Amino acid sequence: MRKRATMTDVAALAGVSLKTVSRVVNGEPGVSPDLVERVRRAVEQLDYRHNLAASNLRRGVRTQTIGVLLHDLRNEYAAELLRVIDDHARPLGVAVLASSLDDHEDREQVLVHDMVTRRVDGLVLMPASPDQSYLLPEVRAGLPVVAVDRPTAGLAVDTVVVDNRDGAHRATEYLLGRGHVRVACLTDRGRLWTARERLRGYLEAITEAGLPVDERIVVKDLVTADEATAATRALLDLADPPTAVFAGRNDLSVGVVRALRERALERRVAVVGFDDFPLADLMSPAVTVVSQRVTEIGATAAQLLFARMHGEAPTPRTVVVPTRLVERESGLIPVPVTFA
Amino acid sequence: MRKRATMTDVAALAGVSLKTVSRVVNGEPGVSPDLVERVRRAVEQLDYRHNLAASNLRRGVRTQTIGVLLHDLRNEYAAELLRVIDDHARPLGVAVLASSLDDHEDREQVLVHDMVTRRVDGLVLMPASPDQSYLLPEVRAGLPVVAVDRPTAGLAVDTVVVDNRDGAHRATEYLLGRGHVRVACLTDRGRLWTARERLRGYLEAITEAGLPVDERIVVKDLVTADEATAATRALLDLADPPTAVFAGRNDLSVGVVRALRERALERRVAVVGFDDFPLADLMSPAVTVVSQRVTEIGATAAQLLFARMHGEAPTPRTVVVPTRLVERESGLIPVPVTFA
DNA sequence: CCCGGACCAGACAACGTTGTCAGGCGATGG
DNA sequence: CCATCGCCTGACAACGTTGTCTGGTCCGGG
Repeated sequence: MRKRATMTDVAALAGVSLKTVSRVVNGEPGVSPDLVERVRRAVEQLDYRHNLAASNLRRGVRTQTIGVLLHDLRNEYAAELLRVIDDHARPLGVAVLASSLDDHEDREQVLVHDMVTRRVDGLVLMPASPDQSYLLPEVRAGLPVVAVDRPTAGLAVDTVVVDNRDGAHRATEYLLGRGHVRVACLTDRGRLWTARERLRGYLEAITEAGLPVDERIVVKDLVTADEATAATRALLDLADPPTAVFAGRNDLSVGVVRALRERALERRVAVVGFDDFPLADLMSPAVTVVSQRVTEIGATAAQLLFARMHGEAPTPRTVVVPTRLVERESGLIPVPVTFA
Repeated sequence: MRKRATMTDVAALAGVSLKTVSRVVNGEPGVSPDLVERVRRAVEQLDYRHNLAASNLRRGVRTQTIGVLLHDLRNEYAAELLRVIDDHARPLGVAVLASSLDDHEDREQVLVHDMVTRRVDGLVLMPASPDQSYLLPEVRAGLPVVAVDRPTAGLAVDTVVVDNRDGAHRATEYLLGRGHVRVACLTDRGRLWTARERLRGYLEAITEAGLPVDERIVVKDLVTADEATAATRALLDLADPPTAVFAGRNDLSVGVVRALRERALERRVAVVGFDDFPLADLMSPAVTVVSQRVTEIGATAAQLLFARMHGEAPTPRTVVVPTRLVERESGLIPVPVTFA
């Protein structure tokens, strides 16, 4: 396990100066063919590999690296975002440092700090904490930042989100339009912007329909699919259970379906979920969802980021990517006729 | 967009020497309290951030970064691996550079080269090309490499795989044991080791059962779920269609189920898939699979890698993580009685 | 009063690379 | 035959940091 050869080693072996090696390695013109050849051979012989860090340091150039900090890389939504961003970065010679925040406030600050320490050229962040003003010095120092999925607070940066309120509104309206009057709502932690917006969309739709809001069928702060399953069981145990459920996140939808299955009610209670998920169309009944165009979100985030990294510095922009209501079977389940 | 402050700037503002700033920043002892305070204030005022690259360069220490190159980060299996590896790396102060190879041979070499250029301290690789001997110089130069999912060829490194042959053998045997005599097999590209091994397991089981191998129901080189769907349609169109299917990868299983659904045969044809997938248990019928313990694979890979990064240099080890046959409904579907 | 030691601060070189500039050499033209 | 030019090549400094080593100050003890 020897140390890696440096340009100095190559120069010594080739019998040329350090600088000549540098020129050959960087493909600069003005080196005579036989010297090029000698250097090439020495490089080969020593297995010399260019050191990007040292090169970037001297050049005063950026690191050709961006950071991508998302909620959970194992989650389908985050994984897709990462993949798309990487696909945009690679052709530009930019590598991606990725990590998961688990919506943990401290982790956000720690990891962002680590990224800054590594002098990433840009950052894609799914904000986990309620305040990003700690980023102000970095942004002022020229760090391009793009927020995805949720906006930042306390600091304006480029942002790519969907209209969560509108999507939830439409989902709820869809169920109400099919005759349901008892529509339950399950959402994520209230400190998350997306959860709050989706809840708002639901409440607006209910209110606009002239229906009362029944707090017993509005369940908040659900983190895992299992919690959604448990919550659904409780809903079904009510004296007047809901006839339809709006699930505010893809794994919550899964949790709901699981609970309905347990009681063989999956064709008796209507479900519309927020976020599509793989195989939603293959379940029986297939699950109706409000779908986010994840690929488009990722591509947009990448474009905004690279534009800024390439020197464009407009005032922060917010892009709202439209959602689509994907009609499948679970949303079509009617209100049971066996009713008082 | 000013340039970031350096230690020199901080030193100037604090009225101390560069080295004193270095000491304070690194928490070294032996600086008088009031100087520490002055430096702290200057750091604050200038938003100074430590430059890890420069620090590492000088220290001759590694970059505190590892590379993770997998097939496709959006794939559930790869995403989970990445997540687990990151969870192991973070507490050690190590960041993860991740990218997708798409099983593209050139991309493997290009991306590995890029990682070397960035002087990663270690590499987790899902080999995409048939020969990794190009890695020899890097390994000799002390780069720890761990192969996951598939072994390397032309170069021995630490490896974490499952017994694909055995898993496929058991899956096939399971179907044969339930009376099926026409069991189809769908597999990935033959140049992939996993695909070859799984095919081998299938063929062995068929042969051991004294059955003939019918090439018409052994379909190879399937890359996408759609291709599996098309292949399944063709199988069903045969004069003597299979009564059971062994699908050699998780999205191929999905493709098979989709085709069966189209013809309302999902409860008439048995299915066992290789690799579990989310919601496999929620489909109807729930899909029986050979499951890999992905978390364990990732954790093992991380452990092997970090052991080597910390100086252990035993001869390359191969860890075979066991698979489990997860019995669900689709594997229990019996041979139709309406039979000649 | 002076010496020794403890303690603290800074000068300098070096990590591996590249930009700048000066110099050597052969060829060309007057 | 010499001045000039162009083409190569290399010496040197610098990127931002840290290890080493030197030197200064202050204190207590002899």
